Parts: sequence; C-alpha cells; structure tokens
Amino acid sequence: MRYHKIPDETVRRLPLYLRGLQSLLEKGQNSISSKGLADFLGVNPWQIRKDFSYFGDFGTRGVGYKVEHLVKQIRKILKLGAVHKAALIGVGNLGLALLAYQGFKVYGFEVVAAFDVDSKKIGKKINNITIENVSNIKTLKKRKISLGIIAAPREAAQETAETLVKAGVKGILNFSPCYITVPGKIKVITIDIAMDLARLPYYMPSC
Amino acid sequence: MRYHKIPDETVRRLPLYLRGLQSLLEKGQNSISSKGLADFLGVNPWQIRKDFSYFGDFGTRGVGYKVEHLVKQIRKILKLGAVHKAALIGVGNLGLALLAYQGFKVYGFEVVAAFDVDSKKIGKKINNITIENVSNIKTLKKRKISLGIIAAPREAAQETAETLVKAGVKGILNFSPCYITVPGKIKVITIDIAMDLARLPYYMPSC
DNA sequence: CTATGTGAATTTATTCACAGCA
DNA sequence: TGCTGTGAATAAATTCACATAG
Repeated sequence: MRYHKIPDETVRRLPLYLRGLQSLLEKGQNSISSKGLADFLGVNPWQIRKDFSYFGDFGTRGVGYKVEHLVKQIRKILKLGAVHKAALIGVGNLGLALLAYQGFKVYGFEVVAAFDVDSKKIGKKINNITIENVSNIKTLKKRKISLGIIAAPREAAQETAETLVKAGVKGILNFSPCYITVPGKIKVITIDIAMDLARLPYYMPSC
Repeated sequence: MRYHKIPDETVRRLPLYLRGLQSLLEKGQNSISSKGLADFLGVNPWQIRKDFSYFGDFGTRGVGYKVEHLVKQIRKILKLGAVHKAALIGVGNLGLALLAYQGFKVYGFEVVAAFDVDSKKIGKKINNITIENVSNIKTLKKRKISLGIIAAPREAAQETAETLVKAGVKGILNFSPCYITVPGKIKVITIDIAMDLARLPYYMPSC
C-alpha cells in the first residue's frame, strides 16, 4: 500500500502514536507490538498497522516494532526534525499559560517571542521572553520564526492572522474562538477547548 | 432523514455551529442561510443542511434559518440547557489558566471547585474559588458536580480519573497528555494542544 | 424564484481476514 | 508459531443534484 495518498485521519493520529511511543521510551521499553501500543493508547491494533503501512515497513513480522525507530520515523514524517520557532500573539491569561506550557517542546516547538498591544505589558520579561509591541511582528521573517500562535481576543484574531501571514509565517495555531481566513497555502489550526467540552454532555449518561 | 442515528462527526460540528450562531446573534443578525453560515464558519453549505436535517426541519425553504431558534435547538440537542458544574483537579499553570478562562460559560459550564495536592496551594482563593485538598473530591456528588477537568501531571491522571468516577462524575475533560481508562459509560474527552500543534508542520508548505 | 431538505452517488475511512515473513 | 503488512469487504461520511415548500 505504499505510494498512496496519506489519509488526513492517519496524519491526525500520528501525534497520538508519537506521544505514546515517547512515553514508552521514557519508561525504558524499546520494543512493542501493535496490540501492546493499541492497548496503551486506547485504539485498535489493525488501525495502527494500517496507518504505519502507508509509510513503509516499520516493524518486523512475528516480533513487533522498535520504539526508538518508530519515534524517529514519525517525527520525520511530521517534519518535527528541526526545532520550530513560534511566536505568541496576545499575553493574557491564555497567553501566559501557553508561555509556561511545557508540552510544546516534546514535538520540537519553542515559543521564542511574545507580542501584545497593551503598553503596560510590553517590555516585561516572562520565562526569558520579553514581550514586544505587536508592530514588531514584521520582524518574524528575519528571525526565522515560521509559526504563529494567536491568543488574542476574537475581535483581533483575523487582523492578527493577516499580520502574521505578511510576516511570512507558514502555519498558525489559533486559540481564538472564531474562523480565520488566510491567503495561499498557510495552514491554520483552530483550537477551542470549550468546543470539545460542549459535546461532553451529549455523551454523558443520564444528564 | 429523521429518526436516524446521528453521526459522530455531526455531533462534533454542532458546537462549531453554535459558536458561530451565538457570535452572529451578538452582532444582531437574526436570520441566515446555510450559505451565509457556511462562509462565516469556513465549511460548506450542504454539510450544514445535512447535519441539521438529522434533527428535523430547522429552517424555512426559500428563506433560511432563524438564528435564535437554531441556537436554542442546538443547545437542547447538546444538553447545554442547564448549567453544568465542573471541578478542576490540579491548579498548576494550566489549571490557573482554566480557572480564568471565560470560554466555558458560553456553553453553560461553570468551574465551581478546584483541587490540588500541594498544601501550599490549598486554602488559597482564586476567582472566588477556594482550592481544596484532593481528598475532598469525594464530596462532588453531594455538591451536584457532574464534570471533572483534569489538569494534573500525566503520572497522576489515571488515578485522578478513578477518584472522579468514584465521586460520581459523568464526564471528564482530560488535559493530561495520556490515555485514560474509566469503567462504565463515563465519557472522557482528552485535549492535548501539543498534538494539534504537532500536525501543523506536516501541512506547512516548504518546511 | 429562492434556499431548504434529502435520497442517491461518490468518496473516504475502518475493519476484516489472511498471506507473507522472521 | 507470532505478528506484521495489505488487498478486499464493510461501514461511514461527504458531496451532489434536485424535488419540495414558502
């Protein structure tokens, strides 16, 4: 099944696999079967095997997968090899949390710049990052920052996105609860945790 | 197409529709077509019509949909009518951000309790919520809190989930980067923002 | 004439079942 | 024998095209 288009759903699951595999690696486990990984992640084995099969022979028949090899392969597929520099726009409550958040670096991301419109915040230093005026966003290209994280109020999100695109970012992670349009091939991923929470009651029994 | 099983993907999109519709309502728009809503949300019109059709006739042919009516219907389907009380476990950086987060109430959620293991934090008051010892989690049922939000370290996540289930919660929102097993029909939704971020480079051009 | 609502067609994803290899 | 890798079968979701109602 090599040389096929990779299903979006497979790409969506790869970070899940990676997260679990890295967790196993920390524990010192260096070999695992599709069944073992499936149980650990709460998915089914054939799904894992099918997903991996799109990329080539990752495992050894009759034995299983080498955890370290899998981690390397998936990181390569997801282009997580290099460190990706990211800029945060909006240093409110959420922005502060994102600055402190340790989960990014597992995937090779590093928040190296922060911007805000509030003059009271500009110049302050948080986690070794000095908050800059949003007018400085245009310097991102020069600083080789290719990722933007929007944690601004909803009203400002679209405008911020456009500024980021002008500054040459290739991807945007949008935490504002709204849809954002960008020109060209820039990828936007919107995360609204309240939206995930909102479908919880639907699935909750007797409620 | 009434009296059909509702596709999970449709349920996943309902909060998106709701978010957009409530945003339109704030703007004072009280009528919209599937095309109009689709453009506003960045999806396609027939998807919206199909999704709505699972629940009955929401609109008027030749005219469109009444925004307020749609909002009411979707809130009803998602069981967001009543206020859902939620408890937060783990008041670290992420936990603090979640306590301050204003996005929950749009969907009728209210974080009314917070717990931590750290004795230095216990007793402190944040946003009118006094941080309690995790041993108090067992009081949740009495306090009619049916939702748990886990913002504890990964190692503690599974144990925390089990404590929450014993305390009678019906749903769990898990922010720890790991899979959680729960007995019975309790619904768990895991949110790991780094996982969404991790598939961004894959879709980014020339990177 | 407009925009919804929905069967039918198409595309996409999941699951199965087993061949193939260590 | 055990577990992977994968074509084939099944299931699910998306898209289309148009009948239908205001």
